[in-house]
Formats: sequence, structure tokens, C-alpha cells
Amino acid sequence: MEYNFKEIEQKWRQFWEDNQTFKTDINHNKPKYYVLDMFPYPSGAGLHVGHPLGYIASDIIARYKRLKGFNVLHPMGFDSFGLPAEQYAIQTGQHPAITTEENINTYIRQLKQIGFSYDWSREVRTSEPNYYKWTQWIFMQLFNHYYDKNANKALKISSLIEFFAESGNKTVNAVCDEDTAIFTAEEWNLMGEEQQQKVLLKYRLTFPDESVVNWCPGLGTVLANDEVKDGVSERGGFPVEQKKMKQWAMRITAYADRLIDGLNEVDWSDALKEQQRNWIGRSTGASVRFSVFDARSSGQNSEDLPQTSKNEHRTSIEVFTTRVDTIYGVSFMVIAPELDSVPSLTTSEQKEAVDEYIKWVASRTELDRMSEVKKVSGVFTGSYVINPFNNEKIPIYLADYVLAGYGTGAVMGVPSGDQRDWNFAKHFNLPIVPILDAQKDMDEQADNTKEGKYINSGMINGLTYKEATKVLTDFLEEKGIGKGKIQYRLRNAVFSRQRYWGEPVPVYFKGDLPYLIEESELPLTLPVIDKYLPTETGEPPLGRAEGWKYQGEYEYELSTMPGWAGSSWYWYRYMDAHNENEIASPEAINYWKAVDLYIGGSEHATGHLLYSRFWNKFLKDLGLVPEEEFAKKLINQGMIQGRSNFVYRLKSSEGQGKNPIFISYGLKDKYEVTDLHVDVNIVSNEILDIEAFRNWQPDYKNAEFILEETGSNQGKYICGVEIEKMSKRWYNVVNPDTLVDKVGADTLRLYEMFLGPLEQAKPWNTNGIDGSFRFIKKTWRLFYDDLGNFKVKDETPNPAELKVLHACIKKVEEDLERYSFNTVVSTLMICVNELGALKCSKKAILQELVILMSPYTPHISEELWTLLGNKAGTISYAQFPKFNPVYLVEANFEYPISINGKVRANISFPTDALPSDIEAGVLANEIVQKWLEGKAPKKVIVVPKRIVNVVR
RNA sequence: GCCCGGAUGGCGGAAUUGGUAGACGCGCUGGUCUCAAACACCAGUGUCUUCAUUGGCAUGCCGGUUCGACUCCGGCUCCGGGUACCA
Repeated sequence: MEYNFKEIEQKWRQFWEDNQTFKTDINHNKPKYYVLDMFPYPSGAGLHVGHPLGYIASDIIARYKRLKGFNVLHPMGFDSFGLPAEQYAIQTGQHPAITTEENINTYIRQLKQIGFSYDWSREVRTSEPNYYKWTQWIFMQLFNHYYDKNANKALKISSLIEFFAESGNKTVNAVCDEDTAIFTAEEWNLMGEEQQQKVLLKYRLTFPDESVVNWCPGLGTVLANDEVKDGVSERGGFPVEQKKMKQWAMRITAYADRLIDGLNEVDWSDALKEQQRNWIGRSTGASVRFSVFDARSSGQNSEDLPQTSKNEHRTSIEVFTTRVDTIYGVSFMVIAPELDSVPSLTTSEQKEAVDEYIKWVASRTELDRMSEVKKVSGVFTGSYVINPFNNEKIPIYLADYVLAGYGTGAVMGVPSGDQRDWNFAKHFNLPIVPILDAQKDMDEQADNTKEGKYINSGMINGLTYKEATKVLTDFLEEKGIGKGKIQYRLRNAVFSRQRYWGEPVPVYFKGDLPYLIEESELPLTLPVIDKYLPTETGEPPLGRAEGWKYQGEYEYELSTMPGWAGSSWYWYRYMDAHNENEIASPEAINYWKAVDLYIGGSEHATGHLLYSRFWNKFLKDLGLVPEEEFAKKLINQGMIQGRSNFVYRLKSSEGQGKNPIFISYGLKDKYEVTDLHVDVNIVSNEILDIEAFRNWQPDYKNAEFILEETGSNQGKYICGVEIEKMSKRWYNVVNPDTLVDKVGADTLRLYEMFLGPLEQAKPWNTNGIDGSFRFIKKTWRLFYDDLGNFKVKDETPNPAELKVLHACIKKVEEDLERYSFNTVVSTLMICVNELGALKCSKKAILQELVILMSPYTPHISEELWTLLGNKAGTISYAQFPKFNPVYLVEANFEYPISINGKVRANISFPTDALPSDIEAGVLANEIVQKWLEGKAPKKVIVVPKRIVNVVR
């Protein structure tokens, strides 16, 4: 009987389906374990061979943990809102829901084929109203909460309202907009409803915010920072520009400290944690307020005054600096051209130049700006500020190297201590004042070191960096013109997208003010629209929905939520996927708690993984979830890159009607050739299947080939290789369906794990898959002889066989516990090879081998399990074999050798060479004496028997 | 520029705590089976030297610590990822 994977895999897929084998329920008698994959966006291309890599690993852990007696939650779902389905809708008019549904069906079929042990009854789809109802509900909670710094958590906005009514906001220590004014209880109570609501928006954790955002005209929507790569949109690669717009924002900055601190308690890779820390970018420094030089009071010509300054000119500019110690070196101030205060700081003489500069800055895209980083540009505003430490008059410039979005959008320029400031000063001929005695060559470049004593620095002359910083900060605080401050790079997250295919925001507007719809009216479902494009007046697509008004009267919010909304809490929905009254029942949440193992790509480091941590912390503040961090352990599987093959067409054979001639790789340099991609599926070990190639494309039907002339590949056509992204147009996409059809799902699973360490990025290469297939066939032969007779006997195993088995058990268990998936495959292969060599077909051995293999090769393992007479479909519950060390007799005993009281060496002997410890000690001594001859040690002591080093 | 990884045979990779470097697989070579091929099986396979034994050299480069270094330390080179006028 042949190993017939098609039949076997089909049979067990059906069995699992019929018996709902992987359905999981709460079970308080078992420890729980939650293994989660990052759910995919169901794209139209279906799964390629890279997708399942992480899923296979997580499935192995899920199956392993079940074998160890855990109650395992292992779900799968779909992040089904997103741009591609909507882009497709724009082109074809097909509703994105239909496209999405079709794609999901393909995904499910492919996933089931590979034999994942998901509990499909818990599947979630973020684009289903019964799911996004709860995404909207969480949004409403964010709107209804503010962040209290004293309690260090989110609290109800209603309690803030009560507090305002009683004591105003002066003593409130909460995260709010920088420009929030102080008011008393009396003033609060005198405010109208509208005024009060406006104030509250400054505190709410989600709020409409007028800010500089990444606007992508190509996609017609704003994007978050993590959705922009190198100045273009991550999806589609369209240019992105900076634009000031009113958008929903999430006050993620309120959680900045907790997001940094929480990283210490999770088992994630250092690289990823570091990436998040950098993204949050906590920097310690000080804020300093510079008062604007008032020309009137100093008796200057009033024509010089800023034009709009009559009533509302700014009296001071605040900057943030990490180097307050350099304050005496300030020779100019730079502010971002986008700031509101620019006009009020511009004098009439400079107005023309300033306007021109602002226009120029606005005309540049992110990409332009980034590529011209080195170029100095800027313009003088005509105004000055006063350095509070030495009362010097300092000119204010505009320059686009200062970002409106970071700090206050204003920077003090210290050319001696900062290279960019130095460049700027050189360009505009501003003074460069050395402030440390160690600074000499100010003509060449800035010196940002903190070594030496201060000079030219008033009150800090002669002090060191540490002393100076303290003196200055104290002075600032005493005078009330500044203070020590912690600044974050992290911005509040933009939460609107001007697109159709996303969660509607459950908000309507009365005039300018947003109000939440009633909770009982959730979900607010997507309305039907005629076209998936912005309206003629430039409103988002939802503006097309006819009669879509709250209570028939008020405008709904027309933008939708961003892609990360639905994915920021989905792991809770799996716990209780069909709950209609809550995100999930408290019972379920308190049982499953948090994700024990999360597997997915590192590309989500500063997006999904950060937002999810943020929402999780918020949900914890609400008392809805028990854990501060949602994923205890995270593994980033490496990306699978494409591996393209090339053929080389002779240039003279190109053109209409000519017979194409192809030159083999080894000879191509002798001819003029064109490199052409060839379908990797008709190339094996770089050898082209010529027949298949001729049939591949009609043009090649009569192709001729110049083959290798020498070496082991003589007479073959060899293709070239390059590593590229997996993409249809390079013909390098390897589809799991094809492989499952050729060698079966078990082989595919085994092979993907065998490729190398999970975390490592690697090109896909089907070359070695035969080895995995062979391993499975060898396993099969332990059960059947050449004639197809079942040969397993119920006999007592001998020590040699037990030794092979137990060595395998030990290694498999150790490696799985440290997530070393590839070495497990090697171990299993060794075990099968050795059992084959021993001609071992004993039931006691084989049934344990089958269990060891089952996480990797579920289908054939289930089949063999039944063949061994065990009940069908039951390799599940606490059956992982026990490691029995008795049979690991062949060990090395190690002898540490001391010379002059210090352990200098270890010598080890296999036990079978050692009749006794004493003899071993003597032997070791003799060897050491010989070995050390000439080195003349005073005394050599051998301490017998220490450690047992297990060898196979 | 800054931060984080990595570099081991022809190839993918192993070596878990400083202790036999190259497990396992691919490929290749030879053999068995076959009329022949494919499949399968068996053996060999870092490199130099040698008929062979043996021996020398080998984990990107230079140096250090150690009885002993792929592993630890210092200094480079190259590759990959992240991030960027972040004040």
C-alpha cells in the first residue's frame, strides 16, 4: 500500500470538519493557552507560500500545547476592511463587501487545505456589522473618557464635568490640548452648552483635531505616519503631502509613558521593542519661553511692527530643547513655516519674502523635502526674541528644517552645538559663539559633545554639563519662563479616512459640534452609495449616501475609521465571537485573559502592535480586560521573499515571426542576450523543464535552446536566479495549492518549517522539498513493507529502540519550548532514519513517534494513529510522550582539571570507556600530564565526575 | 547620520550555558536495482597534503581574554531591517 496523501488528507480534513475537532470551550479544569496569528487582509491574489509560514508555526504550538494538556484557543479571522477592495470597487462598481466575501472564501479554502487546527466557529470579520458594532462602541468609550494623570488612567468624562462645575479646571491634572485655557467653576457654569462641549473636546481621548496631516491625493485620504514610507503611501506608492486638516484624532500620547514602560514586561524581540521605543521617542529636556522683542517699548520705528500685532501679537515663543545648557550660544530662533503665529511675527518689510518662502515650502512634497535635506533654506521674519538669560536680541527665522508637528514647532538655534544650526548660521552669516572650553574649530563644524567647562555663558561659566543643566532648569522654573519637560515624538493618531470601505464613525454634528449617536442605535451600518468616489464638492464617498442623516436631521460624520481600528481589539472578540451584548463576556475574557503567543510580521511594529497596546490599556482602564499588555510573547516571522528564475534570449532571435533561441546560464556571457523572467514552477534546481517551457507561452512553442556543454549540467538548460519580491509579474509566485497538490499539505508544513529559523527573512526555494516528502514516505515504510503489508508488531521494544525514541522526545520538547521549529524537523528525520536502520516496527515506539510528529504532519499522523489501533482523531489530549532519561545511557562524563587551584580544563570520556570513576580520574591525570609536558605546572588535580553531557 | 540584526561548505542551515565546528536537508559523486531511465536504497562529500594513514588550515577581517572562542571583549568590512532635519 502506497502512501496516498491526497486520500489521507482529504479524509482527515473531512473528519475534523464533521466532528468539529478543534472547537474550543471554556474549561476550568485545564490551564488555558491562547495562540494567535495576525489575521490577514483577504487580498484578491489568495495565499502565496509566504503567508502560511507563521500560521504553520502557531498551529504547531497549538497542537503541541493540546498534547501537553492545555485548553488551547487558536482562532482565525479576517481584517476585511481595506483599500484594495475599495479600489476595485471604484474600477468595477462591484460592492467591496462582495469582493471581500469572495476573497475570504478563497482564503478559508486554502487555510483548511493546509490543515490548520483553527476553531472556525469563532471566526471574525472586521467588516461585518456585528463586529464593527463593537469597534464603534469602543470609539464611543474613547469619546466619553479623558486621561487623568493623577489616577494615571482613563476616567469618565462625566466625572470631569462634575469637577469643572465645582472647581473649574485649574487643579485638574489631565492630558489635554496645549492651548486649553484655565477657567473657574463659575466661568464653566456660565458657559453655554456649545462652549462647554468645545472645552470638553480638548480632553476627550478621541476628538476632531485641526492639525498637519499626511494627505495623499492619489488615494484621496489622509494617512497615519506609519502608513507613509519614504514620502509615499505604503499602499499604492502615491506621493504624500503635508496639509492642515480637521480630522478625528486619538490621544495615544496620553499613554506614551505606559506604552514605553509596558515593553519591559513583554517577551518580544529587542529589535521590535526598540523600534517602538524610538517611535514613541521620549526625550528629556526643558521648555524655555522667549519673549518677543517689543519694538514699541524700545522706542523703535513703529512701522517695523508686525502688522497684525495691534491686538493679538504673540508675546512669547516657547521652544523645547534637550540641551538647555547651550542657551548662551543661541544666536537665532527658527520656527516652522506652517505655524499660525507666522503672520503676526512678520514685519511689513519682510512680508513679501516670507510669503514667497511659505509658498515655496507648501509647493514641495514630502519626497522633495526629504531628498534635499542637506540644502539650507529659510527666511528672516523681521522680528526678534529676547534671550531671558543674557537679554540679547535674537532674530526669528522661518525654515522648513523645523517641523510644525514636533514640540512647539520652534527651535532655538545654537550653531556651536548643533550641526543643522551651524549650517544655518553659516548660510545666513549669523554669529557662532563657542560655549565650552573644549570647542575650538567652530569654522569647520559644530561640536555636540558635552565635555569641558562653559565659557561665554553668564551664570554657568566654569560649570560642567550636569551642574549647568540643573542651575539653568532651576532658574527657568523660579522665573516661571520654563521648566524641565519630557517631549515625545509620538503624535496623536489620525483616526479619519476619507474612504468608503471602513467603519462609519458613530457621530453626528449639531453645527460644528460632534455628538455620539445613542448606544442602542449601534451598529451604524455603511449606507449604500452609487459610486465609490468623493462627491463633486470634495466630500468623502459617504457624502453620496442619500438621506443618510441622524434622526433625519443631523449630518453624520462622513469619513470612516482607519484600517487599524478593527484590528486593535480583535483578539477579545475571538473569546466570545457571537456575543450581541458585549465585546465579549467577562467570563470569557477573564478565562482567556491575554494572548500567550502572538505570531506575525514585524512590519506591524509601529502600527497595529502599537495601536493595539494603546486600546488594550484603555480597555483595561475601563475595567473590561484584566491585562495591561495583550500579547505576552510575540514572534515575528521573517518575510518570504520571491526567488525569480531567468532565461536568456538571444537578441538576434527577437522580433516577430522569428524562432526564439535561448542560451543556458553558463554560456550567456558569450552572446548578446535579453534577461527574461520565467515561471519558477517549471524550473527545478535551476534546470528548465524545456517541454513545459514550450507550452508555457505560445510564442515559445518552437523555441530552441543552447544547452550547457560541460560539467554536471551538460545537456541541460540552466536558469539564472535573483531574489525579488514575490509578485505575479515576475512569475515567481509559488502557490501553496500547487504544492499541496504535488506533495501534500504535511510535506509543505514540514518543509516551510525546515527552511530555517522562523524569524529570519529568506527567499522561497522549492528545491529541497523532496527531502521532506521523502521523510514522510520513510515514515510510512515503518508501517508497511515493500509488498504493502502492515508490519507493525506489538512487541516489547529493546533498549536501542527506546534510546532512539527518548533522545527524540527530549530534543523535540526542548526545541518546541524555545520555538526552534526547524531543528525539530531534523530531529524527527534522524529518529525515523534510525528506527528504519534498526528495522523497528514496534507499536510502543511508533505510536509515540506519531504523536511527536503530529504537530507538524497532522494528516498522516492521524492516519497512522488509527492504523496503530488507537481511536480515530484523538491525538489530542495530554498524550505528548514522556521523556524517560533511563535510556540515555551513552553519556560523556566530564572531568574538570584544576591547575594550581583553578579549574583549567575539562576532559570528557564516553561512559563505555570508563570502568570506574577512580580509573577515569587516573587516566585523565595521565593524559593531562602528557598534554602539559614542557609547561611545567606545579600541581595538577583531576576532580572526577561532574556533568553528564548527553550525546546521541 | 542614528538604532537594531546578521556574516559558518556548492546551497538552506545546526552547534541550547565558552567545550568533538559543519547536525539535518538539498545538490553533487560512486554503487545497488533496471534493457535503460525515473523512483527507491546504500556509501562518500569543508579545504589543502597523501595511494592511504596521518597531518596542516578552516565559522567576514584585525587584535585581545581563556587550557579551550562560531560563541565573550575591542577595532574594522560588508549585507539586511527600522528611522530620520525630532531640536
